[in-house]
Amino acid sequence: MPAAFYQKEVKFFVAVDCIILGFNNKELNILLHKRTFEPLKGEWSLMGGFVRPGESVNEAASRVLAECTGIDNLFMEQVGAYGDVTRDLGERVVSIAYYALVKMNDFNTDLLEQYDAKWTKLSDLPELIFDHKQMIHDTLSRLKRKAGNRPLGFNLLPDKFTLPQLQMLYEAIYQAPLDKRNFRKKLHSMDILEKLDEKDRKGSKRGAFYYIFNKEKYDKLLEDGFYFSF
Amino acid sequence: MPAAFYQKEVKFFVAVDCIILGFNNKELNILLHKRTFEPLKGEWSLMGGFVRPGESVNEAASRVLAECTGIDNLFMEQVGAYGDVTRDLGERVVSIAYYALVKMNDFNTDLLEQYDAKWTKLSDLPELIFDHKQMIHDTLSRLKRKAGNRPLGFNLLPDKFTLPQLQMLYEAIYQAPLDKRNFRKKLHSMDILEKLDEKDRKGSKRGAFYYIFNKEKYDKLLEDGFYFSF
DNA sequence: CCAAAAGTGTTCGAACTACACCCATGT
DNA sequence: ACATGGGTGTAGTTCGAACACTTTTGG
Repeated sequence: MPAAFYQKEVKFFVAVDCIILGFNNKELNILLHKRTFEPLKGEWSLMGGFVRPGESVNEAASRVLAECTGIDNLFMEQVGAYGDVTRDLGERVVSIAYYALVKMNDFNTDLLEQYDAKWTKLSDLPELIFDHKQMIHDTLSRLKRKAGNRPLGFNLLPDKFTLPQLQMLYEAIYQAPLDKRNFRKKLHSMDILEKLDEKDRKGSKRGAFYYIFNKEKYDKLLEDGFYFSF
Repeated sequence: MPAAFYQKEVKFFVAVDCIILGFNNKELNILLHKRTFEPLKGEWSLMGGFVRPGESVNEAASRVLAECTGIDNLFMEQVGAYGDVTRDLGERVVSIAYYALVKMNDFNTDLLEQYDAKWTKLSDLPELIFDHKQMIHDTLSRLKRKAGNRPLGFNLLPDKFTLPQLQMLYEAIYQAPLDKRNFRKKLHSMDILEKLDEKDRKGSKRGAFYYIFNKEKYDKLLEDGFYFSF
């Protein structure tokens, strides 16, 4: 039992909300679910939960992510704290938003049902409770910026991916078309991908070669002052 | 009195910590003070305070900033939430860090004494309590990035400043020397400064012309798709 | 044989880097 | 007259933007 140093101060509920992003079919998707308790039970909401006494705020976010994706150690980053007095219609809650990037393929569909959760295209967002839309907006700004400086994108693709896929991903993130030749030129010059012999024939008759992201190479380049940039 | 929706959840203390930055004599400075209560009373600490029931987290940060600088509406931005279980040695406290940029000149020195506060060169930081050094580190990363995309720097200079001053500021932020001619070429091409007739003769015999930042011009350029960049 | 997507180089202009000398003035 | 910091332009290079045709193959 810790000493009661701050006796005269007031305490608040602290929650985490998770912006879980995936990529499929040329579009970014987000995992939403129907809220399971009052107020606004049944409304669309981000995945979230209250921080518990024994866990850090980061750990709370990891826990919520693991619970509703079935995957540990997802790529995850804090977006920020949301602390308006009346942001939660129930009681006062300060919420810390986190975003996570997941590979939509290796996804446990049982869990989706269990949580009444659904992947939704970002272009097709329903009304969301509280300030959840703001959180998503802030996340997308952040993602746009960071995806240009760090190889985050690979967290959204299967381990084996094709260059057309990768390009579509960046186009989805930036909400802008990219030039195919320039895109590939830049990638090749970075030399962080490994080409496989295998082809993906789902997308076209000709088929596109699979690539994998070579993290060792990337880390080595970083040490030499290389800077990833898109 | 709001309904008790979240009765079974646990509450936490929520605090704000402010990284108050100024610029003087070629260096970034930070406002630190000696903590006024236990635990670690008398140790060096960021300016901070607990969030109160009637105010948002942002408002708490504004309040703390106004209290210890005597200035309202400072430039201020959230850095992030710090939520490790044992980050505060007293009790469990989740803290939201904010940084603020102030003009060190128009500064109320009485308030400094009142709060036992002192401007400290960033190159000369003492030991700080809890995770405050981490907060400062995160702030400086953020400042490096944002100062290159937004005209934040002007918040750290007097309204009238000279180009050598401005360059020294950027050199302090980036911790790297800049080329004088390239720096000025870029500035002139952006066309967001206004040259005054007056000179500052403190820095040299010849004197350097004063400039002011023209916010109207800057805003107009933004509308036309202009992008500030250093 | 044709539709549909994959793959491949070059040219042009803009932006960044490096770099050295003269100017104004207080002492 | 000299020391000190303020002010100015050019040339070379790199980087990003624009752009069109050939290849493969399933139907």
